[in-house]
Amino acid sequence: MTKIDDVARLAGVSTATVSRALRGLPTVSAATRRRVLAAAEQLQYAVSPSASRLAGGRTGSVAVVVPRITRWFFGVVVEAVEDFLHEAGYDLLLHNLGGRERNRQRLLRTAALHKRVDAIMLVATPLRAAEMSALAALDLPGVTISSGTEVPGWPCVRIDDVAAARTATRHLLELGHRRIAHISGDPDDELAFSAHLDRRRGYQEALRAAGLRPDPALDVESSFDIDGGTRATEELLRRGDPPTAIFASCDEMAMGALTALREAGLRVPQDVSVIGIDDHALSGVLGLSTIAQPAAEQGRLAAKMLLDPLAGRSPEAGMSTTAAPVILPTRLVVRESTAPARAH
Amino acid sequence: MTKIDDVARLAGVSTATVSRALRGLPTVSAATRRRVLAAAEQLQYAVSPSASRLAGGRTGSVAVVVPRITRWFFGVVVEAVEDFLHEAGYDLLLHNLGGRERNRQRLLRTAALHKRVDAIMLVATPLRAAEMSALAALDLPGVTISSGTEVPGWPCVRIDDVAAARTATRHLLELGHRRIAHISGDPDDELAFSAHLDRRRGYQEALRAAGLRPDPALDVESSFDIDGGTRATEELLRRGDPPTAIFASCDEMAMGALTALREAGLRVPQDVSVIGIDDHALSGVLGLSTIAQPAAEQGRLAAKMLLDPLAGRSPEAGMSTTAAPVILPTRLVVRESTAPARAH
DNA sequence: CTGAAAGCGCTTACAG
DNA sequence: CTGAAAGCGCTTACAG
Repeated sequence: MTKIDDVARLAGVSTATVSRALRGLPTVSAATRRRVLAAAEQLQYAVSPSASRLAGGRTGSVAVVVPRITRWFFGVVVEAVEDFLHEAGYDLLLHNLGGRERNRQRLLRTAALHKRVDAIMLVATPLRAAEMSALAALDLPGVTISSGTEVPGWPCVRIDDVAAARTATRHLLELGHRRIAHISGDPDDELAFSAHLDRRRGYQEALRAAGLRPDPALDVESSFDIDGGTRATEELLRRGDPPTAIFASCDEMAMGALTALREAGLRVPQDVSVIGIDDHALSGVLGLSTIAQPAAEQGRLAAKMLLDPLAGRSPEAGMSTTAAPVILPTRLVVRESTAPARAH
Repeated sequence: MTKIDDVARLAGVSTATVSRALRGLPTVSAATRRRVLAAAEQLQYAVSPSASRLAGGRTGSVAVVVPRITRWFFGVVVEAVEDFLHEAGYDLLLHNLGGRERNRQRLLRTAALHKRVDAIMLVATPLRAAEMSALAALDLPGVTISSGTEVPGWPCVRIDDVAAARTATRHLLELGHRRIAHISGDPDDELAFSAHLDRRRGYQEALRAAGLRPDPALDVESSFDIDGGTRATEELLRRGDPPTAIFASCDEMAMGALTALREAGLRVPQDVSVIGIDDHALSGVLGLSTIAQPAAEQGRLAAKMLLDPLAGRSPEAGMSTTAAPVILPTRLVVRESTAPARAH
């Protein structure tokens, strides 16, 4: 392996100068820089990351923590973040909690992050007090995506979950529905993030605004995925007097609902309307009405907000670290799964 | 930050002994080890990865390269691999090619992997000659998942794509179908992996075994995703005299086919049967018949085959590096998207 | 089983 | 704009 001394010798300069030239520092004359680059090129030199990290203190890596990479939102976010990070020359260390408590513990109670990364991105990962202080002890910059997962001093990118849920529910109300159920993820779940709670709030607000009283019998919690949607809907149907519409906290739950309704012999949307939140890649295929949220854009923006300060760039106006969360817009997408309520 | 000298001083031993004790090397007396661990615990000591890497030469990291983390198969594989790697104390550097040529180049033509990882996992990423030699120059152990992406000297985990396609096609034949179309990914696509070709071969073999001649008009290529399935099916329908059944190279393409058929006013399975390969998480929701492949198991097994040698463990019997690929089983899952062909 | 010392390959003040 | 030297915090022969 060729190292920096080899390049220095060939270029006829010191290793300090090689280091500076290769990193593009301004304190190197054009001629010297040219010679160094030529020598490095000729020797196929590549800096040793370990040595550079030890000496320089920067790792050039970012940890990205997601609950489940297999779920639509997290996959899309990670894809956007990965692209942005690599474009900027950073490595991405992936941490997928996978719904396992031990994974959370491993992440924050062991040295999984200690001196391994320059910054942390937490996606929909709410922290307990002990975890929060472990994180604070790391003393790293970071950013969060999704509501209810804020970390003091870190910027946050998200949508307005309350508004999204309100819009979804209002869509059903405008179609004439009155018995509107809500299915969502279990807040006791280790992976719970309070987007659930916000979405429930939006649902209830919309009902009240229409003069309806939220009915606990029409509000079922399960896991925040396809199976959870199926189970929640089955439970809903077991309770008798089924709703004429279901607002699911996310598209994956809505998809589970579609399955359960079909199994129960109920037609969508003739018997029951269904709407979710996300605009999952398969929502179009399923004809699922939904509230679209910009997943890739949230990832890209969060990555930018994370790296700009590291690069010495000051955050853009409106993106200040201490400011309120950056809220990205959502929009109603009406497909075939929602239709007017039938007259009684 | 507390460092190894602090621990050494507190424990009353040399830094060499601290290093040995903390890494669990056998050449440390029980009593000494106990004292060192207690000191480390008391000081909240965590080793500096950069220093350890520079001095020891091991990075404790593995690069995992996938075409698109947002596609079902790759998400599931990465989840399984991530779990295995972290369990074993390794970090996972994610590289998502995202269908971009520049990302491929960045990965292998720059020093993106140079001295950053101890091993590489390539998932469905076929290499060009230049890329292959860049990879060889890295001189790292590795493993591949999926056929057609073999790297000399690296073990490979995959399914038998030819057999899977044969089973899918035979299922349609047994239902009485004769005009069976095939839709698949474009092999000129930068992300192409020859699983496509194997699957086409299995399709053609099954047709021939049934006395049928593969009809080029019934074989359409597009991109290996939902949209590609839609476009390929639209093209199929434009060609007139539509097939009575479609075998899609993967479930995501099959889902695209479902969309295109619905738009065209064709019912599934009454007018057209559809089958894919994967058993995607949403195939059940869509009632899609498919050939299930064990994605998580392929990831887990490949990770194990990668790490066992690094840990000094000899690969298990039948998992030798130079041996033939490890082939995992697939199985036919019949749902509602396939039905007997109607009599003419 | 343990320690003193060299060395891993860079970057960073400091001095000029 | 450039260089000599120290130092980043470990691990690894080597010797005992």
